[in-house]
Amino acid sequence: MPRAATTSDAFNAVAEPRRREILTLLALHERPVNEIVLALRLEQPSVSKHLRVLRDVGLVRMRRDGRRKLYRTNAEAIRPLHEWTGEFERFWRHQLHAVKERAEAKMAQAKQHDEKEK
Amino acid sequence: MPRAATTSDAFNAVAEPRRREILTLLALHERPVNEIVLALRLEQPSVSKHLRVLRDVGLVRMRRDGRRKLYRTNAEAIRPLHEWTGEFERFWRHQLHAVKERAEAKMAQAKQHDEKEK
DNA sequence: TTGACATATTCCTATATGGGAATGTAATAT
DNA sequence: ATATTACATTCCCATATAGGAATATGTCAA
Repeated sequence: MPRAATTSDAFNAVAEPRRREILTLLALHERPVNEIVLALRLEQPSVSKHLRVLRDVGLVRMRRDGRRKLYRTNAEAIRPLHEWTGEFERFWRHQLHAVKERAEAKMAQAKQHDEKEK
Repeated sequence: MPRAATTSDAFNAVAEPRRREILTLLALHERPVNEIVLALRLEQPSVSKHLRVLRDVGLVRMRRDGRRKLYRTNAEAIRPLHEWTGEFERFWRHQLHAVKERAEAKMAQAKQHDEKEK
């Protein structure tokens, strides 16, 4: 089985760095394709293709404006990723805590050692 | 250019659903490969290969225990993903807010309409 | 040493890219 | 109607899988 399609879900879609840049760029304002091309210095077909993927998984929305098409990030679609990664937050907090405690224990030990030296 | 390697970064590594399952499974306790195989009903070589990818991007740590190898999730490596997705949180909040306001405006309008009917 | 157990790696194959080049399509201007 | 502007799609190619099968490696037990 080959790798899953980039359009299979948001996780696969955002695995591509350029697509993440596009999402960031379109988070504040909607923008025409041309602006994305200029801002990120990519080829126009490349941008269109990335937008296609992002649209297929609902990460961006589009509306026509004359001959242009305005795209904007649909932040709501990023939420599941934030929630999934958030489930690990307590673990990295514990890990940091543990690291901190080991560091403090080491400090205390070093201090005791120093006192003996005197 | 082909798609980036799954080992290029955490984003690419977690794009695979099975790898996400493995990370979840190993978040609480460290476990030998065999347990992962049983718990997720995957082939052993498949699990080893996924673990290899996860290890290459630092998403899991391993230590030997006799003839077994115990793996555990390194939550800290998931944090960048949580932070990147978190930058969109204020946007989806705004979006929800907007949806709510539109709904309320509609309710108010319906109410006015009702009053007229009287 | 030999055997059993636990993992890892290699080989093979079908599939899905992402970029570049060329072309197609839709909407507006003249 | 025709040219122009703004995007989208198609074709081609090199590369990276993920799964299955077979095999290799590493560790402990007798």
